[in-house]
Formats: sequence, C-alpha cells, structure tokens
Amino acid sequence: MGSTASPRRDARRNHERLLVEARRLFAERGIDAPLDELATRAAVGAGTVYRHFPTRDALIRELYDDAVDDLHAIAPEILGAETGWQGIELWLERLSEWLTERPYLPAVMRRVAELDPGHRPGAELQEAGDGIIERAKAEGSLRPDVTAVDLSVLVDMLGSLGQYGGAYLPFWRRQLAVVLDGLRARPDLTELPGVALDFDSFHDMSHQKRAAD
Amino acid sequence: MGSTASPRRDARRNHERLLVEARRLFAERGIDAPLDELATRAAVGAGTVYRHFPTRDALIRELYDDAVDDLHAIAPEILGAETGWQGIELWLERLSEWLTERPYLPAVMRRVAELDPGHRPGAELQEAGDGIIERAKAEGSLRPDVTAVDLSVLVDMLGSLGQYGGAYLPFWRRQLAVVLDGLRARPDLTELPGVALDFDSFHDMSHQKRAAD
DNA sequence: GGGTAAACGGAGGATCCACTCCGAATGCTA
DNA sequence: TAGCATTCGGAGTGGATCCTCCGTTTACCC
Repeated sequence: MGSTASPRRDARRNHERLLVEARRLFAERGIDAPLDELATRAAVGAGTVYRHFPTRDALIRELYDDAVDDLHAIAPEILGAETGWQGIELWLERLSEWLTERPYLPAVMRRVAELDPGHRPGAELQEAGDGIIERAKAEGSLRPDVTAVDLSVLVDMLGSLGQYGGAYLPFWRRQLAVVLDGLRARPDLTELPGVALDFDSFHDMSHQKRAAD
Repeated sequence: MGSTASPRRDARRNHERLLVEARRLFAERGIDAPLDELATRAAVGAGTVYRHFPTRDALIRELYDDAVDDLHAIAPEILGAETGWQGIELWLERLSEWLTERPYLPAVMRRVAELDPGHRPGAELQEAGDGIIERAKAEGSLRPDVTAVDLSVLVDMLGSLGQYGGAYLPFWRRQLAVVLDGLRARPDLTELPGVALDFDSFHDMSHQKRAAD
C-alpha cells in the first residue's frame, strides 16, 4: 500500500518553493489569488501546483499548520519568563511579531475555521496565557481588569500592522510600547468599559463569517 | 450638452441600494466579490449595476468618497474639544469608530491608492491633528514621544477590529481604553522605540503594494 | 391619460481561471 | 550507465464571472 518512500529531491524543492511563493502571493493579493500566478512565480507548471496541493484549501491548510508549528516553537521562551510582567511583555511581543511576519494568516485562519468549525486551536497556550496573567496580576504589575481575551485581541490588533510590509515592519513596536504602558497597573486607571469576553465567545467572534453590520 | 436634470426616482433608489449592498458584500467577501452577486443582493439586473458603476473601480471610488465625506462631518466635534487630552480621546474614539463601522475601507483605500498614487487625502485633517497633539503635550497630558503618525497607526489598529462584526462591535472600546492609558504622560514611561515617521513616509508605508516579506 | 426619454432586466458572447492529462524530463538505484 | 518510476510542463477543457445589448418597463411632463 502507501509507500513511505521519501519524495524525489526536485519534488521537495518545488513543494518548498510553492509554499514560499504562496506566502508572498497571499500576503499581496489575498488567499483567492489565481493559482496560475503561483505557478508562474514559483517557476513551475500549473500541473505541479495541483500535484502538491490538490485543492486551494489543502495549500491553505499547510500554511496554517506550518504557522502553528512555528507558534509552538515560540511558546517555551514566553513561558520561561522570569517575572510576571516580563511574561506579559514577551507574550505580546513574540505573538505580535509572529503575526506581523505572516500577513496572510488572518485570512488563512478564517478560511480554516470555515473548513472545520469545531476546531479549537492552542488550548494549552490559552491555559498558559491564563497562568501568565494570574502571575502578573498577583505581582501587581498588570492592571487587574484585563483578561486573556483582551490580550489576544491586542495581539490581533498589533498583528494587523503586518500589512505594512518590508522596511516598515519594525514600526509596529512603537504601538506595542504604547499598549504595554497601557497595561501596567496604576492607581489612576479608568476601568475598562463593557464586559470581558470568555474564550468561547472570542472564538465565536473571530470565527464568524465576517463583518456584516 | 450634459443635461443636469435630476435622475429618475427609481434610478436614485437603485443607486443607493447598490451602495448599501456593496458595503455589506465587500465587508463580507472583500472588494473582489462578484458583481453579479451584488446585483442579486440589491435585487436588480446585472445591467443596472454597470449602468450606475461602469467599472468596479468606479464603485470603489464612490464608497471611498462617501466615507471621506462622513469623516469630514466628524471633524468639527473633535476639533471642538475643551481640553487637549479630550481632543486626543475624541480623535482616537471617533476615528476608530468610523473605521470599525466600515470594515471594507482598508481594502478600498488600498485600491484607491493604487488607482491614483499621487493622492494625499485629508491634508487639513493632518494639520488639525498636529494642533491637537501640540496642545495636549503642552498641557502635560499626552506623552511627549508620540507623533501624529503614531496616533494614526493606532487608529488603524483599532479600526482593524471592525472585522469582528455585529454584536462584538462595541468590544474594541476595551482596547481603546488600554491604548489611551498608554498614551498619558507619566514619569516612568520607557521611550518609544525606533524612529518616528513623518506623514510622507506614513503615506508611502500605507500605500505600498502590500506586504512582501 | 398619452407621449417620450430614462432606466430596467437578464440572456448571451467574451474572458479569466481552475484543474486535468499525457508526452517529456529528471532523479534514483544498481 | 542503463532502466525505471517519479515528477514535470503547459496546452486544453469546462465552468464561473464580466460586461454588453436591446426589447420591455417605469417615471415624469403636459
């Protein structure tokens, strides 16, 4: 049955090349960009695209999985923070960086969520996040009225600045610094307005079809 | 020659209906959504779409112009702020609201920028913004290391949360509150990293093709 | 109401894109 | 190096979307 033999070298090369170009193409033109264009950019024939990725969704899926793998590789550094506040800083900084470096991700994640709606990604990371927040609040460095969902949304926001590509990429760190200063516990803060969302609501929120009004 | 007669009532009605549905459609599916779908949603024939908007870009242009008009209608309230800090609050709050209510705008603005690259929108608003910032800094309420560009980028960020449509729309105000707290002048702030951009660089940044790598 | 110009609807030709298929090329094994 | 399985390229088919065209309908004027 399915031979587990390693693929030929040219096949591996083309597969990798297609992923690289897909990331660039999807960042520039969105995940509905023509796949013939992908073939052209990767300097392969159209057939090769479809041999490696039978459907557009298979390609999107693989981009997603790769990004999630990279995310898991980042986790230990965040969890190894020495103080609670440093954990908060690392969390926002590393995750925002991860997002801004992958401007195609928001659309990819939305599509993946449509493909299998039951999918709850990174449950362990969420719990880890709760731990960091508890610690920082107990330490008195993090304002007490923020939740893990608030921080996730802040990461989303900062990550959206990845659309300013290339030379401007480091620029978002200024906004990060503002956000971090706004997260410090202080005697004179006004309470955050509205209600805090739990993770399930957040999941529903970020995975709904799209804005309507 | 060009008769300036007012268009027929059904024409006006359809024009308006098309704009309304285009905003919804573009918010949900992006500005490349099929225009036949727009015709269906607006309950008109395909011909009617193209009679009112000869090209997709003409439609996008009109959505853009309408949004800019709305923006100008907001300006007086911001400029009428009683204190410098209130000016900052109103600026961020009103502009972010304006953006989140129009989730189709980022893509629309990018397209408009591609269509005529020389276009510098809202020069007066920029100057007004500089005035507000000066005032707030002089007053000692706004941290001295932020620039008008930094605030614009923050608005961009907050506006990106408009993608969470419907019931979640008010949620972004929590993030706004964090940002505002991060903008207050305080003795113990760390200086913002990197270099402040001027408006020309910001323009180049937000109007370049798109993220590459 | 009747007449006229403006606007409408939607069928259909043109175009673009997705995806397949097979002869040619390439890497792997011995 | 020879032989073979794997992979490749890109022309071509089919379906979706764009956009036009013209017979029909609608609003407006008198």
